[in-house]
Amino acid sequence: MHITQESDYAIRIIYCLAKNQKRMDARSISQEMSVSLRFSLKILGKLVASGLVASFKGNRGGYELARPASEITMLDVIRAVEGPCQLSRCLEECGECNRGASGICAFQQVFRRISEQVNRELGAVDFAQIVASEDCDC
Amino acid sequence: MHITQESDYAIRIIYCLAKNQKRMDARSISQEMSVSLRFSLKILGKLVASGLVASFKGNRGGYELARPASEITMLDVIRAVEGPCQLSRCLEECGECNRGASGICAFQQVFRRISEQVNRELGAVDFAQIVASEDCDC
DNA sequence: ATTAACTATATCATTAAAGTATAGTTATCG
DNA sequence: CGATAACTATACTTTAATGATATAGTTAAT
Repeated sequence: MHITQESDYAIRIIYCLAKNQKRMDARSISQEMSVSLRFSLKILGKLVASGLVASFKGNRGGYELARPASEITMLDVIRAVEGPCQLSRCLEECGECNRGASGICAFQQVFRRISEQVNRELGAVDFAQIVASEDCDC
Repeated sequence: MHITQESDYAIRIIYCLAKNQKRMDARSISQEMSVSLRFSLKILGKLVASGLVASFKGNRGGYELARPASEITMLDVIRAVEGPCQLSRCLEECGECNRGASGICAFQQVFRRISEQVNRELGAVDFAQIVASEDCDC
């Protein structure tokens, strides 16, 4: 039931870009987030591939958010790194489940409903919110 | 973001006991759930240790739910097998997080809130419900 | 042309999950 | 009371996922 370390780092990277609001190179990001440069690069690659982050090559290159922080959610980031966010692997495999006499698994609907709720929750938190909640030190 | 295979099996085991409403031995359970006997025994051990299932030794022994199915939730089972159900490992380690200049992690509160919601969801589904929802074939 | 950056892919190490095996204990029943 | 059908405890092995690193190559600004 955990998110992976990679997702955790990815969240911190997006947060970093959202907060600084400028193009940053991988080295600066990794230093600010206390994650090794190499591993940051790997994760940044996934974030670029999924369209959350834009990359710029060459001298003075680096990374920026591909869209406003208010339009990037926790869910977007976790999905970019881990793939679909579902409680049971059951749900990934086209809903086909070989268990159960009737051929239909009693838990699919339960798992699906809860997965949807989790997705809703994660989708409701965007990075503009998170940055803002930091600013007021309440 | 998945539950483990073990949790998945554990859920099926509890369901099996809830549905049949009688003492069952490990062999019958494992056959009915299509899980190897050995692995079932391992999981049953955890369920007994956590107090969800009662075991009876000796000839005519077996397993029963330790309390009514209506008082055993999805959350109970997952926790018995996987331990606390939290989005980030962050939350497990006494809330101490070595990242961030201020020493306080911006994401703790977000992770905590969402974890609590997930727990509420999982805690709201009990096995009497699940068995009942099977009976009506809607 | 040089250099500071990103890209892609491959490999390695570690940890967690999944599954198996063995030896031992307990309680019922004939 | 002894045989047997169960559970118990622990330890081991295998496999898969995660985490991390390395190398060689491409791009674009100056």
